[in-house]
Amino acid sequence: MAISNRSTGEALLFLTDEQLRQGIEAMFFAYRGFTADPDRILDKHGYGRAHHRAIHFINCVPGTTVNNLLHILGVTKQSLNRVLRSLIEDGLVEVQVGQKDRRERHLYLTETGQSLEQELSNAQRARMRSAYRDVGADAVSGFRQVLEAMMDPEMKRAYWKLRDNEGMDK
Amino acid sequence: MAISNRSTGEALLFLTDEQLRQGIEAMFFAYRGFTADPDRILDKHGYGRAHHRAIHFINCVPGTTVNNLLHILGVTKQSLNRVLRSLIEDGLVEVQVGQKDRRERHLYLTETGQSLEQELSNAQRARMRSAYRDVGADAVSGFRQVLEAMMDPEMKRAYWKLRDNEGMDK
DNA sequence: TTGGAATGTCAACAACACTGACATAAAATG
DNA sequence: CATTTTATGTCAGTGTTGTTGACATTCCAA
Repeated sequence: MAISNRSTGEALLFLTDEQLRQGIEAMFFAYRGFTADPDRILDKHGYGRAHHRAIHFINCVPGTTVNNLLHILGVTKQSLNRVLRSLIEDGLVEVQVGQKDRRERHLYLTETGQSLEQELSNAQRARMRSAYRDVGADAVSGFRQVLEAMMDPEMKRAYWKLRDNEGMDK
Repeated sequence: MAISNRSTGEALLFLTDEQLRQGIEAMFFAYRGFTADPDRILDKHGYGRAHHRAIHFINCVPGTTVNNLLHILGVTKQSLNRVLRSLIEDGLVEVQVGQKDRRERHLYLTETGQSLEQELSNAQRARMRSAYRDVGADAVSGFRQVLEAMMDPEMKRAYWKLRDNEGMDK
């Protein structure tokens, strides 16, 4: 291939340690912004980020099992269980014992749960929308490409699986 | 408003709720990948993410004060102090009383501290470099733009301040 | 039917964030 | 010089979220 010497000298400047360090710091600060709005809302209701994640993915895949959720969230079942218990007690999540396999618990948001989910995702989407609008479609495309390339292969599969699910619903 | 139908119908397709939701999930999964490698290394040494953040920014701004670090990291002094104490006890961070203002404590990484910082940032940069290389310079530019647009204004200032610091050193 | 695998629950513990109260030291201000 | 403000550190208590370990339930297959 006729890649010139200029490639390493100039075209790949975005791969310098300094550029990478800036990317790392950008991720750190941006993630703080990313979670700031939901955190405030959750705090009002006495919940934390763990509750948000559970609510988000139960809303995204209604009827998902505890085990499925476990793999998506990447925590232990005991950790998830504590969160689920409080959400169930508070009437935000409904449990249905599996019909085919009665070991499984299928999870659904109640109306109250859906209402909180809306409140949370509206806030988070508002910030995301504002950022997207500021930078334009091309930058957004690059953003998504880099994020996907940064995921662990396993997480990438989970991510695509969720995208496919939603695709079918629509 | 004279926004044409095409704007809402086609050109702004990347601003749909579904696109935004995918962006939100991409952030979630990508951040997991982003922290996975350092987390493994930290665990070996008996440290957590809080230690990593402190080490990172002390390395980035050597001689920074406790108060300065507090604002960058966005935690309470009690929380930071716990982390700093263990890093100092273990000989990774050195403290110098300020010459001009002797209330201030200036923080530096020792050789041991720099060594761990290298280990951590090498791992994190490796993943970032791999992702960057996969997608190319244009996508990286978009990635950085979106992240910056997502930050809180205060965090954006901190981010730029750090970039300027580094710019002077080089 | 019995033993193993899958699934979910309860209890206890550790890390790390928070608040609040207080102490010390030094700088700044009157 | 007395007072206030600033920077830092510490102690105690609390909450969220992660972990392990132990155990119950259910399903399936030998």
